[in-house]
Amino acid sequence: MKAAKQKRLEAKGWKVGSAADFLELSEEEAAYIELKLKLASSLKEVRTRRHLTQKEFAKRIDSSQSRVAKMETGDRSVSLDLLIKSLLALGVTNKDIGKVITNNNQAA
Amino acid sequence: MKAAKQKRLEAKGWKVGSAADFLELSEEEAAYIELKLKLASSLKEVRTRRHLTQKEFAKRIDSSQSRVAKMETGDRSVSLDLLIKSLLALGVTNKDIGKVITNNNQAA
DNA sequence: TGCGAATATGTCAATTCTGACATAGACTTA
DNA sequence: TAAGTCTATGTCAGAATTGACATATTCGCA
Repeated sequence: MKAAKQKRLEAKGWKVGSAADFLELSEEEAAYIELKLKLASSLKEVRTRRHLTQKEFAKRIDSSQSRVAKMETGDRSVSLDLLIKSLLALGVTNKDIGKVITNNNQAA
Repeated sequence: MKAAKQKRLEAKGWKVGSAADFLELSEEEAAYIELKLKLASSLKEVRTRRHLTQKEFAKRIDSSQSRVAKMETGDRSVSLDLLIKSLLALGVTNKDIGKVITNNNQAA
């Protein structure tokens, strides 16, 4: 596991104190976190591309600015369900979501 | 929306009484349900390919047979989170999950 | 620098999800 | 038919997620 990847995983709620701590993550946990972060950054990218503030977007999906912020940072308290429903609300298709998950990099 | 697709959506908790009822689903809701059903059938396929019963698989992921059954039928009460974590537990990679979501058909 | 807009963080009550249990149904085999 | 195995369905207490609010931090710009 590379340092670059570790850095990407240091999102809110997933911060790690050391490489040793980090390595305690199972393959499965790491994959889950990676997936969440991919969707999170994708959401942020699509939202900004639409020229929407978090507040504006929150209103559109009947949520709050703070929750949108948590979504985009991949906070522990947000589910994949919420992330995916939010992407769908922005008009992103299942196909595109699949691509986001499949790609090793990121972006929608 | 084709009849074949409607039939696929008639999973537990999402049954529809008529085409009219069905059409009340927004694009967004339909996409969400489709996505869930893709993951659900994929899970069932991978599990059976591994020659595991629902009970055996449930034990492996610290869950119960009944919840696994609900996962595989795309029950309302199961989240995408649980479906995806379950797939990861079976060794399915993020890349494969992305493919499942992207494909118009199904299977992992 | 300072100000306002945007984003991030912490908390919590209400809603939703989860594992577990009971039980029903489907299927096979004796 | 009966019994055994597997899967499906209904229910519920406990756990996790959610929107909302307060507040902090960051960012852009005059």
